[in-house]
Amino acid sequence: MNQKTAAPIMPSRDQAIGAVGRAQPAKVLDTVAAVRRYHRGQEICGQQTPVEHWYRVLAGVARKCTVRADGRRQIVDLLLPGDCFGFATQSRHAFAVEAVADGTTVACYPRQRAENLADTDARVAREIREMIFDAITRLQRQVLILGRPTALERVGSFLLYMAARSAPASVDRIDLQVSRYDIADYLALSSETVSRALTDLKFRGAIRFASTRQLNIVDRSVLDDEDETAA
Amino acid sequence: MNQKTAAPIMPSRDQAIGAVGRAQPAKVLDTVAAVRRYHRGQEICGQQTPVEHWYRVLAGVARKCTVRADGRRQIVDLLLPGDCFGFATQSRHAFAVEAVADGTTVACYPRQRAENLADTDARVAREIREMIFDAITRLQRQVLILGRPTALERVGSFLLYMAARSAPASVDRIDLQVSRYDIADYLALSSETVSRALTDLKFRGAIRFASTRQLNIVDRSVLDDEDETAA
DNA sequence: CGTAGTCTTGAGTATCCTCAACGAGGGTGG
DNA sequence: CCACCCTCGTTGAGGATACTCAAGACTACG
Repeated sequence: MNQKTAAPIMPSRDQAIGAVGRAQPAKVLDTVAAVRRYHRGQEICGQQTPVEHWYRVLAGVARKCTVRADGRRQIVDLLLPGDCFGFATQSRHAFAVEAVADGTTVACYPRQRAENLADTDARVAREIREMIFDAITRLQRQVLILGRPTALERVGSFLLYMAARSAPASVDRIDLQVSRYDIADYLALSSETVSRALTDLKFRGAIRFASTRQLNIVDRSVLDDEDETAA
Repeated sequence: MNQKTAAPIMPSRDQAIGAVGRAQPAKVLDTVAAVRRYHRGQEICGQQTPVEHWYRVLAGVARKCTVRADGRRQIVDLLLPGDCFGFATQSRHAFAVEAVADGTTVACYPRQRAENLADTDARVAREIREMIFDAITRLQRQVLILGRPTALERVGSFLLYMAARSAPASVDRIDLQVSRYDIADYLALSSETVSRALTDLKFRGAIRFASTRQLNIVDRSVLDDEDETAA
């Protein structure tokens, strides 16, 4: 259940990390990284466990989430290649992180060694700051999405967000990779409402489905500003 | 309208910064800080302006917010004494920050100088990391609050959040300092709904009002687990 | 080919938003 | 000192939206 494929990295660059295209690689920091591979649903770091590592997604998708008292799950961050997580002032993780896609690969930086490295190498410290800034940007974006009043707007801005994050080149092609349930828990909606919003957007000509989780954006203006419907 | 009371800080500690009780002071960094004072509603840093400074709230309250195309405002962070803001990878601020309370005081760190200081002094780098970690923690908390399905739960968890943030000692006394409109824009609700939720919580015996914006928590269990109402 | 997980669609109910009116304070100026 | 105005806060009524419960279709995989 919990067998993780741990592979320590040589000081020389590892091709797994070098293979990450869109992410700005944390070059110096990678000398202390270990790469691990997870299968779908596997826990990468558990809630309430000690903060001993910082992480960076190399491939696949992961979700940072928590389960409320009423059994509802809230996803607090959707982690794509290049995204870092595991930062906290507290001694224990406030959230669990789980692999969403099968074969999700994560670089794992021992916190103490990373901090020490940052103390001696200013470049590392800057790299770490950049990583955290990005995490803030993602969270702020999520707050904006959650702040949308209607389900249609939430789903629409989520799609635009995913489009912006997926590939810089073909920005209109989205490979969601996550289930409707995950989207629902990210957007704080029920999965039925997510499904309805997506079919609604399809009939409005905003999106076109290649498969259940792959779609193309046809008309961005519909996704962008749902308030125009009132006009 | 825009006259800011700028006061450069001497290398020796400034009493304004030393006076901050609950915040862990960024000691070394304060040597390059300037303290500014703002009145209610005044803009501390504008949206789309270049990122030239990092900031820390010394006294008062500020809100980080944006205005959507439809005219709605979304508050992305509520900044209390000790909170830092202004971090971004982008060159321009994605959000505006405005003073909520009159006389809100902010320490202002020139970004370039702060970065340079961080490069030469590892303690500064750590201080900065801590500041950003705290910002992440606040944002994650906000996502959790926004993820609550009902208005009653959102307002309830918001009150608990504010209680936890206000004073470590008397955790049951809350001085909101912000208007119902601000709460509404923070929680992505209408101000009417916020008002209704508060009176509802009052009649349920969860809170008691000393004045419009000052209240005491009487029964925490009502605030944190609204799902019990179903039982 | 069956099974489990995922996705969609439907019907009814609860919740929230909008529009509206009114009350309460806090300034300001006469 | 009082009247006035303005912002803020509360409460009500009606309509729109999302949730819950439910059932059925599709997909992947053993």
